[in-house]
Amino acid sequence: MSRTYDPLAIEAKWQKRWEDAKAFEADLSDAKEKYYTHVMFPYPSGDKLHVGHWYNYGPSDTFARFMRMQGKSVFSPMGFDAFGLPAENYAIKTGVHPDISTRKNVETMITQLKRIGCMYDWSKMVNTSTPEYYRWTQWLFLQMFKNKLAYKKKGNVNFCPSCQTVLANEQAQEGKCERCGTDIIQKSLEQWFWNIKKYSQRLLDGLDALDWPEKTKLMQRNWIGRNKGVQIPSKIKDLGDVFEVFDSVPQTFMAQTFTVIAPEHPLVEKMVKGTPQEKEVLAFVERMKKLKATEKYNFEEHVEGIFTGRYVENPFGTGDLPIWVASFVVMDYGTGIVHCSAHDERDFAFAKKYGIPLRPVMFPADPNEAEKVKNLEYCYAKDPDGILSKPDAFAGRKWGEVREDIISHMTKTGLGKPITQYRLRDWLVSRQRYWGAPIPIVYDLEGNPHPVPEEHLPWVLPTDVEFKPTGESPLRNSHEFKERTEKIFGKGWTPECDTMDTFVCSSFYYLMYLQTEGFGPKAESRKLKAESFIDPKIEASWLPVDMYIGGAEHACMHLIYARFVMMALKDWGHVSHDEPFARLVHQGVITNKGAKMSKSKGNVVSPDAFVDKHGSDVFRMYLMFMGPFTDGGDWSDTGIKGIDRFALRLYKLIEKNTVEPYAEKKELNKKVIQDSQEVLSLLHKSIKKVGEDIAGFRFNTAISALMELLNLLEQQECVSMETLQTLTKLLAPLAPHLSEELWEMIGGSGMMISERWPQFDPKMLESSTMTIAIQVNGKLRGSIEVDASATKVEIIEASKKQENVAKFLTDTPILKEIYVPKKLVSIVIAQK
RNA sequence: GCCAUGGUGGCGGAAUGGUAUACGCGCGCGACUCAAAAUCGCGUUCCCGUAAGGGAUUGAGGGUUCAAGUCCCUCCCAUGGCACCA
Repeated sequence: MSRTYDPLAIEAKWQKRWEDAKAFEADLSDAKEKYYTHVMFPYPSGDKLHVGHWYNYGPSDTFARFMRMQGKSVFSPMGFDAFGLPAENYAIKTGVHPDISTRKNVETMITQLKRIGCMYDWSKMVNTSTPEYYRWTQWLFLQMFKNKLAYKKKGNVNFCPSCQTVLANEQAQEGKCERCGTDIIQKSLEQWFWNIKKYSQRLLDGLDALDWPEKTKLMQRNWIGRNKGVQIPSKIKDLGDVFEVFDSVPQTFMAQTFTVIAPEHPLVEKMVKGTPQEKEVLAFVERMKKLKATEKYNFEEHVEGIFTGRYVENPFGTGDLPIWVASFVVMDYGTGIVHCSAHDERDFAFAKKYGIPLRPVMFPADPNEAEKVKNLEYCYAKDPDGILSKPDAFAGRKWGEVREDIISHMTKTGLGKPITQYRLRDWLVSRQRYWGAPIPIVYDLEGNPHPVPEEHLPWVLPTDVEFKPTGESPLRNSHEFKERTEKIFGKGWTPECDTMDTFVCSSFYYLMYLQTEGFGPKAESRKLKAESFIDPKIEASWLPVDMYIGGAEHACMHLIYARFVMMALKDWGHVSHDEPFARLVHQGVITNKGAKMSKSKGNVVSPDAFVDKHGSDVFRMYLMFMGPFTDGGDWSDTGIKGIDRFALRLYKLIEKNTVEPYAEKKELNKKVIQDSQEVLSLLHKSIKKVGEDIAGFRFNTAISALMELLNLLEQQECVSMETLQTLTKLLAPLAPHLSEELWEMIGGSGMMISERWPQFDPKMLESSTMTIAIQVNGKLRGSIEVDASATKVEIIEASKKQENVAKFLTDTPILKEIYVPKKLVSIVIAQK
């Protein structure tokens, strides 16, 4: 039989029919059985889609289609994360305005995405770089400002002195500029922050109820980094200044003999002012600030410090503690000042280097063994006050329990009080970049910030700017922007010239899809839907996103920011849910010869040639068949032939049973064909397995189950119409175009897209006979076929008679007989 | 360094503590063909054996169990995340 399956014609045909029928548009007014599934939206690049896009979107669509066949009202939108560096860099290079290139890229990308055959509801599309969208990005900033979660302070940014530009963290790999390789310096600038730290505990608590990969939840937990300890009040001798010290290992507080302070701590300057060491200490501080920018930390080599000449006044009744400025102290964690003891590796190295006396309080007393302190065999030994006087007071107790005891002891005696610290830092949202949403803030003549009133939103991004980097925010050279500000607010008023991090745009986009008018490429022709941020009824019924799919690299960025924003929006009464994403799945990464695909490496694999040759369905299925969706893998096209054959064989099977010159058989089919017990049994097993596998994102095994079914059906003389229909339905989420075509060939009514997933009959899963494996002393010695109704005794007796088994049983007493229902018999005999 | 995940044929991979290597690729042999491609059939973990069968085998080594790829311990390797957080 000649090849008649023409994927390109079939796919074009069904894509048009789906579009004409508006088959993918969700009715948001009806949230009964709603299912909101979404893949993290892409950046609209001018390049062709690569294999990674297909690997992500194809399987995600298979899942969406499966949920639709489960009878859900599936909402599967798509949009574009269109602000950001690539468009700006492109503009710097070519002079083409990012708005023009972005809109063009969006159009190109939509065309390409449609070719995958995904059931996206394009009528609800968002593009974050359109004013209709970023109006709400700015609105969000104003809410943060109004609710005192947005504030300005000095912060460090990565700056490339050669490119004269601020770099994002991702562009600052290993301290070097991504583009020119120059060493990056830290520049201290006034920056806008959002107070995500305030939500640390809620972000932590919320994780428990989420159906997310444990790995991702753990990463967020570590990132938030909760640490319980004590806060110890301390006083600087002679100056009288009081400060707090955070200690999360108070078990060793009696051993503390010195104090270290971060170089950038404001108290340093005060402590040394007018003292003989002032000049030297301040010089050290300046050197440390620069050092930190480039040196990767290695405390054994780079631990450095200088004595301030000041002391902490006798905090534990064991004497004054000298205060040192030390390179390793983190300003942003705890209070930036730490009491040190022999029982910390780092403190120990520091003390040795500068000859600071140590006073170990653990067994053994040898400070060289001090790092073993966390081992349970060590216990608190000395206690000058007699409060904890028994040397074995903590013997046999867990380290954490000892800590609890010490904390309550310190609280009782007024030495300190319990406190919880978090490692999470506030979110730096300002960027000294052009292609982003302008921060809607203006400054009065004294330089005080004022919010741009909501009626002036969108606070439009000016177009009269020079893209060439000068080291300053590009908006600074826009006359229009300055004039606009003065015209509205008064002479001498100036606009904020920084734009917002693109992670702000994506922190709430899952809500924007629900704005029924959409923010598409032609959104400017639509009426601005500015009445409210979101329709509360729609938000209440459609959120949270039921299934969210995207890369694991966002675990501690986008996926934390979105949760934070959702919680804040809830607190302000704009939404009714705490969490945006109920279930989360990460796709794996496709590499090329072990390396991540990237344009700069020139190793990006284009799917075009494969799609042109085999069609979208085959290419989608091939990517799914490669291995588990969450694993990714190294790219290779060696197996695509197998899927190509699979698709062709499916087509031929249907053809054989339906199309001329087999009309006779078709007639026959309608009336008489009765599938064998074997066929029906496997069919029902397949319904169960394929369904469960797709629901669990195990597309590879779903496909292999279908292949097994096909292998059996091919061996049959004829197959009943009902079975062929079921087979076609099982294929539908995996190969949507082909299944529509097959459905039509079979004479199915309507489109496959409207069909429901078939039901399996549990009774059909059982077969009339079963194969029982027989083991003797754990080794497989044979197997028998028995009737499904056979009893345990019958099966064991039959097993013993099996030829190959029997020969092991002669002359040897049987010690034990085990029967595992429907599976095996295990006979234990005496060893020779 | 710390935390997490993983290591199965020539390759991608499959296996609720119960017949390891499903499914596919590749390879070998055969059919069709003047021939090739495509397609179809058979075989394919390794070793011994014509076969029946036997032995070995899931990174290495131990343990629990009638039974371990799966559970426990030690180690090796790979990947991902964090890394001056007191």
